[in-house]
Amino acid sequence: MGRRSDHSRKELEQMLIVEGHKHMADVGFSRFSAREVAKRIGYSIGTLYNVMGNYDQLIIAINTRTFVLWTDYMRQALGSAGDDRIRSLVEGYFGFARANRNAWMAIYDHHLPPDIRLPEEHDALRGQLTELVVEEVAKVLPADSRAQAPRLARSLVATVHGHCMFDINGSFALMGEREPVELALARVRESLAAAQVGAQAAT
Amino acid sequence: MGRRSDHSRKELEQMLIVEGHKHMADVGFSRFSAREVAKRIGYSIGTLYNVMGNYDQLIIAINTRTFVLWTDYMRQALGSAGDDRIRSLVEGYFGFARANRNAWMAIYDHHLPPDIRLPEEHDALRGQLTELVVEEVAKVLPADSRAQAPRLARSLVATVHGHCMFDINGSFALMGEREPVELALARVRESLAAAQVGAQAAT
DNA sequence: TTTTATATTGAACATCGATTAATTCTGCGA
DNA sequence: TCGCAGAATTAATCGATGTTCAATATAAAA
Repeated sequence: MGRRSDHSRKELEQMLIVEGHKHMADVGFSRFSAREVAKRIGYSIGTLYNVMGNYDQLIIAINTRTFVLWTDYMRQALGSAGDDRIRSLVEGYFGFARANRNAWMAIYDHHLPPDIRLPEEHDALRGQLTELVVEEVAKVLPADSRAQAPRLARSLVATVHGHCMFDINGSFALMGEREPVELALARVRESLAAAQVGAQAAT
Repeated sequence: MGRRSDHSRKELEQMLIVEGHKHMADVGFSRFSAREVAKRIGYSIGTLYNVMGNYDQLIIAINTRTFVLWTDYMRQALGSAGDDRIRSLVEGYFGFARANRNAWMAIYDHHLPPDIRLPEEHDALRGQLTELVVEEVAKVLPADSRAQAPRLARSLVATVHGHCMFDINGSFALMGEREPVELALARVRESLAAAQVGAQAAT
């Protein structure tokens, strides 16, 4: 077979994704270039398209990698956490986004055509972040209302996400808000407290 | 002076913004084209650049228009609201985003270079949406804690925004969440309730 | 060695944002 | 009425994008 270097197809794909992720972190979604990614690993643009299929699939793979790194980051934050695991989750969410602005924003900058869905494998990998939150929310809820954990957890992720978004895109800074993390954490605490007394009252 | 049609500079700018907004609503941020906007009003691309300056300023103007339409939409929702004005706000937020997906998303898809700020005029126009929420939040808070209204309102906007974002980009649908509006409203209610009893307790 | 299969290339294409020289038009003063 | 300064507009140009695909190069099989 006509390979010039000794990389298997899978290895080549990994190199493209890893280097593509770095390129995304460097220049951001709007200045991202598939040509540049190919150049960075010493291959031509044609090879990139043969391996990745098209632009969307390259971006999807890069963004899924961001999710994986993000999930690892949050797990580590939980691992070295004290009692206040909820705070660790919120700080982990913000911490990763702030430390990886371009890559993090690319997740939400990229929209695939409405008729195309995420490959299931990517869904599963990305979903682990939410699953992690569901687990922690379940721990905090009274035993008899743990069934609500998934729905509440998704809602709290959305809450934190909104705050994180406004932090990253400068909206909060513009409005003079200087502690977005504490703000988000306050909202999360209120909702968790409500879920706790709500369950108590229903007993 | 050498104008071929009878539109003043200001009129031309308005035409570009209005038609640009329609084009954005039609094709979305990623497929948006300044050339196409110029073509749609029967002018050349050069004229567009002479009037608007550059691409970013065109997008900024279009997005500010989206904010203005959004604010009007919310005011109308409040105008025809019953007692539950908080619900009207949340439903208005989602309602506009859902009815104007492309234009709404373009607001958050567009990032201007970090060294360039939004012109003050645009800041003011866009800020009215938040001001509207601040007013309503203040109404619901006890008199002695109204000073916290701006900060709490911004936080609640972020909360709703996160839910709306997950609704629009399909995350909620993917996770099986079918009533994002109710979910967001529940979070807002909990935080408002907490602020109310919090003030009561401090009395 | 010859054949075959496949990995890889990079020029070609249409389109994009951005710039600018050249052209066209218009209102005003002489 | 005429001429012209200057504003308005265009068309051509540039470098770059995603994408395609015939041509090429290479390693394994025959």
